[in-house]
Amino acid sequence: MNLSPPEHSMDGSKAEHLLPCFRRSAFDEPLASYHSGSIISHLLRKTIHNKLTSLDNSLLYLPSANASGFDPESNSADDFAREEQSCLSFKDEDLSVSEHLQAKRTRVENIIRGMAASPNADGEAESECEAVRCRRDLLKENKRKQRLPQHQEPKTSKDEECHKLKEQLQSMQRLLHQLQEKISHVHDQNYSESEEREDARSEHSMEPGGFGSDRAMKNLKETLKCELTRTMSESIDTVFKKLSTTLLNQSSPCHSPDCSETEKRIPEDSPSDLSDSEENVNSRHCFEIHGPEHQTEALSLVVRKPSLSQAVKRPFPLHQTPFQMGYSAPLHDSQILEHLLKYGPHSTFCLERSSPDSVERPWESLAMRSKLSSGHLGQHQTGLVSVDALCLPHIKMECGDLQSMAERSSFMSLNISFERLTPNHLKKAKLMFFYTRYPSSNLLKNFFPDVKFDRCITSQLIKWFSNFREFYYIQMEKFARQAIIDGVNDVKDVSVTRESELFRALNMHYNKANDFQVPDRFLEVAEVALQEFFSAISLSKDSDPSWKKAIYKVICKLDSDVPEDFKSPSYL
DNA sequence: CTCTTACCTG
DNA sequence: CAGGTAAGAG
Repeated sequence: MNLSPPEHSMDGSKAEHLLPCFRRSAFDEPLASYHSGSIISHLLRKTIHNKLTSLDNSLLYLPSANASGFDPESNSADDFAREEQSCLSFKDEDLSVSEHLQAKRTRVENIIRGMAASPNADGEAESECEAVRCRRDLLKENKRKQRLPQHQEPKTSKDEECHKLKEQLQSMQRLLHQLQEKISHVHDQNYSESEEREDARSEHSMEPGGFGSDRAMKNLKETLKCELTRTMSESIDTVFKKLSTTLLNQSSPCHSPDCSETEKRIPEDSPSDLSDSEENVNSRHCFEIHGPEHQTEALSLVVRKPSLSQAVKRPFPLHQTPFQMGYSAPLHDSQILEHLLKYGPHSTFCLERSSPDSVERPWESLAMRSKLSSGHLGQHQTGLVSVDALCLPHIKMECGDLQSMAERSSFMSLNISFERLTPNHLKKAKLMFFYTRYPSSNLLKNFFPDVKFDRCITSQLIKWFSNFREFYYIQMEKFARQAIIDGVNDVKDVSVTRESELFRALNMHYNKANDFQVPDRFLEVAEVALQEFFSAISLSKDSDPSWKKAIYKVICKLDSDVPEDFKSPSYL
């Protein structure tokens, strides 16, 4: 591919020539009116807060692998972290129980102090946050201006803007580092705390009053909750601000012949100079575009459902501007988010990191990508990760951080699921099928309280059950015919037990892990269904094209209530 | 006419 | 399992 080597400097003039066609039409309009990620961060804020609140006791679970994945060396001098570390680094082995407790209490108090007085010690969390807020206001102001004749915006202002945004992001990253440090420590606290309680229990001597450390712990948790929530949402806000600013700053037309071949990259940051810091150079690999198709698919992000397949099947020539076809009306945040959630993080023109250079990437120290994204997270599908689905190359780096945040959120059992249906939902639906073959949409709503039901989600769920039934009846017919072939004459000889092959087939389909005790009722209904098929086929009713409908009518009356347990969002 | 659903396909 | 389609209900 014709990718510019990452070494190229990203000075302003150059940046302006990068991928003009991409820059234009694709995102300008929709994102110009996009409110800086407000919806995502809002949702996040809400969701995270809820989750945190409901997970009071397990919130701070953070396996030590996580903590060890954090490399303070790779980060620019994080005094706070170091200070904390030195303060907390002594080992417990030699301490007697009471010494141990005392020491721990001290540590907890230390942390609380550190957080309350916040970062004057280390530097700047507080003032940074203030700065972020200021920036936010300033940005709003600038965005208003830029929405008008954009090209008239003085370049220096843009540069400054970008530079400051850059700084903000770095600040947020530092904050996250710090936060993570704190959480890691708290986890250690909790961990040894529980160990200790185990010991204490065996010795039949719970610590009286606990030195008020329980209270301290609680306070700490609260503080951490707030901090985490705030930090994450601020980071996200920042990223989105940056995104929209960047897009606004890029307004050159798409008709340049350049866009077809040579320069298929877009500037990582806004088109301005951000000084050739190492980070700038290193992060460039994130912004490669592989071809026109990607852009076409990008459309799917913001145009409603039908456009996805359309766009994929009928890529537009680059010099045309297909992207605008859906933009007659301003898009709502919710539409975009909905699309993200629906099609998931990798549904669009996501660019793979194809960096050949093995230069370290500072922002990844936070992400702890290798550990988190491979092992522990596995199948986790957090809606938050869908931020990645934006797949706007120039925010890829930030996406990495967002993603890592999301990952760690799942890691911490926050399990942010947003509104889309996850594999767990599917699994749950399958188990529910053992009770109900024809669930009403109301029933579904009741039993999937963690799902935000809109038309798409509802029909998807209904579609699932429709598919379940399809498989179910296919099996019924198959085994009924088999019984007839096997010479069974009487309907009464047709039965379904847990040993039946029919049951095994069904169980394999709906309960693959076989970790669910299928209710007897399901067997009874299955038997009725099988007998219905048997009779109908025996009587040659199957010559009627709609012969199955009578059977469906019988079966749909045999639904039973789904146990209340299924209503729990965390079922499974 | 819109919305739902059964059926078919990949 | 999801997408597409066509028939049917309201």
